[in-house]
Amino acid sequence: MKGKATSFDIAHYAGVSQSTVSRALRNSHLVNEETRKRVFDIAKKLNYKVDKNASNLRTQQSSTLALLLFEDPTSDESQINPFFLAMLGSITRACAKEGYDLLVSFQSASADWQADYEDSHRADGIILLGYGDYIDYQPKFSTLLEQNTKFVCWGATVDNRPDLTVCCDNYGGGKLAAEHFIAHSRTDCAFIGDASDHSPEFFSRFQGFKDELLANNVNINERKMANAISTEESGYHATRSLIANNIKFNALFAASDLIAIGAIRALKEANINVPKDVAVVGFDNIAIASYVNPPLTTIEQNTTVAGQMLVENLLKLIRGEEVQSTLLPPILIPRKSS
Amino acid sequence: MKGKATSFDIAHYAGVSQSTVSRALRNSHLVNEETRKRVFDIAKKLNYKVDKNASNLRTQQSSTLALLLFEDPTSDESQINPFFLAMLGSITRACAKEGYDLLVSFQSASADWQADYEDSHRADGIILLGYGDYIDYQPKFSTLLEQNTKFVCWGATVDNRPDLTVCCDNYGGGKLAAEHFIAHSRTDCAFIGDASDHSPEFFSRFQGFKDELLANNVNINERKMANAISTEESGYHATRSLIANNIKFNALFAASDLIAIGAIRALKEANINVPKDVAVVGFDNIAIASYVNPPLTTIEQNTTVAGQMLVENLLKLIRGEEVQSTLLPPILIPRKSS
DNA sequence: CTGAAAGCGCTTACAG
DNA sequence: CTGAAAGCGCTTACAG
Repeated sequence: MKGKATSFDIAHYAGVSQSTVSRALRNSHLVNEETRKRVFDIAKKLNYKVDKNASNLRTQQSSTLALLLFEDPTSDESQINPFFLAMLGSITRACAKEGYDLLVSFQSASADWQADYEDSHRADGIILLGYGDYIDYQPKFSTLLEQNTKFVCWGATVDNRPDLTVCCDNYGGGKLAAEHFIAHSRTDCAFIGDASDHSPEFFSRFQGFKDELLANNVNINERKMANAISTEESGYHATRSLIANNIKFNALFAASDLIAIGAIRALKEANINVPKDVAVVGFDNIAIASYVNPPLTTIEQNTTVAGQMLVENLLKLIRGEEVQSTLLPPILIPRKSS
Repeated sequence: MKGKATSFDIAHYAGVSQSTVSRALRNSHLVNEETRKRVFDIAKKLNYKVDKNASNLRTQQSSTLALLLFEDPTSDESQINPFFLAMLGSITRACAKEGYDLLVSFQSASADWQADYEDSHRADGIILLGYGDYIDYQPKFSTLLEQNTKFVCWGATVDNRPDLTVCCDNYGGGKLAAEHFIAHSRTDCAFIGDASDHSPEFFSRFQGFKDELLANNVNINERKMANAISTEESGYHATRSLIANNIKFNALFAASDLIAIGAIRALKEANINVPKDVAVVGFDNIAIASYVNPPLTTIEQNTTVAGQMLVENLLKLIRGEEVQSTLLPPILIPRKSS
């Protein structure tokens, strides 16, 4: 036999029609048990596999999900944020468990997201994961919605569609950080990260942090806040600028672990001891966090559960089922940096 | 218009035949420039995208590569080796650059690798990446070869087919580690990692290490070697067992960074100072390496180049071009652990 | 340069 | 329970 076996080859050897082969292979109950067995045996012998291009074309679906990882254009090309890499791992597993393939694509935030995937029948739905400026994404979400594309999104809220978002309870996570500082009597707090609507996740973390401090009669001074995107470099420079401006604080909440790690580097350089002089808390619990010096106290986002929820919710959307907005509970992981 | 636009829709609006639309969209030179333009304009207006299932079915190819990440069954389900995660990132980028999609799959080492991909016309070729027992893989490589599946493999050599492998010059990397120790007069060396043909990469690293030591009249005592797979846990336990057996050494070469990080934990616990009492060198240069305490000296494998080479070589194989065996040069990254 | 037609390998309504 | 047939949306040899 040349090339791959087709259902016609099996039909030939089994002495039945190709339709029956197709039915048998799909375990249709319309097929005699004995026939089914014969077909399966021959399929196995011929190392037959259904041609997905053909079956997808026929059924107009794909059993494939697409993951679009869009990146902050300012971040270093060669380094992917480890948090998203971990998410990618868990999403891959979750897809496999559900019998779906995963098409992975890295996009610059500016590109035409859905173009290459859903529209070309390559994927039944899209998972969006990114760390750019969320304001840029809103018009794209609108396009996706208009075109009735099935998608779920990590972190970013989509207008009036809370069901399309899976994210960590960032507000609650921020509160955890504040509680932790208060429990350790560190009330002179700094915050590093972009607390604006360009980074709604960071903003929520900050809000929770601030509100919990306020509930304990502690104010956070605006001068003790510095902007940073989620990179080590950015956290380093933001912290340096605070130090250079002679801003004092004894506790620092960073909007992400990468920022926190950069902050610790800047603090060390300025001979400020962590945690003695400044207690540092990050967010994410990336793998690196437990290995830095000192090990980083952080707010964990469970990437395993997050990936599963993204996949589960997307599959529900695809099947037309109802989906709830999904908030994952964060957990404080105390380590030596605080 | 309901549903997606097809080439027939465009043909209708453009007042040409569907064949011409197809030709125009594929930039066939057999199409009048004006016609081509008209077709493109209408395609854009209708938000038309070629149905890949249909075109793949017709052309019997897929413009898709599959990445099979097969895992050591003993490793923790929830944690993917960061080195492979980094590779995944660079492979994804390299595919995008070449206009190929990437289908990602995690496989247990026991599964039927090629089954779901090449056979079902989903991918034109496979990239194999893994960290299990290489002996288990040889029969699978044979199957893949028999079926004339196009594939490339990271690290593992395939019988008589050096062109199918891309890997780091592990032997040379091992030599670098030995040179480094010798330059610092650390000649009482230990090695941690599975130096057997089950892990040919680790074995090569060890061989290079040993040979370079020998070239400097330094022997490595077999008692100063301990087995470990590439996890922090495993490195930790292997090092503990050396310490428990009262084995002395002032330099430790770990077959991977994860092992090295576990080793450092064990050394610290035993109040053995790194690097004062024991200098430690790892392998990989994963992101964590520069953040651990002390920062880890390591042999870098350039994952960006590695991913590119895997993709490039695979595409050459698919196009039937000649491929050379590819050895990537390792680089010593000196840090404070040695 | 263009069009009519075949065919890639399936799934499934229709008829029995 | 089974078969003959249509059709998913393309690409491309063939004929003009």
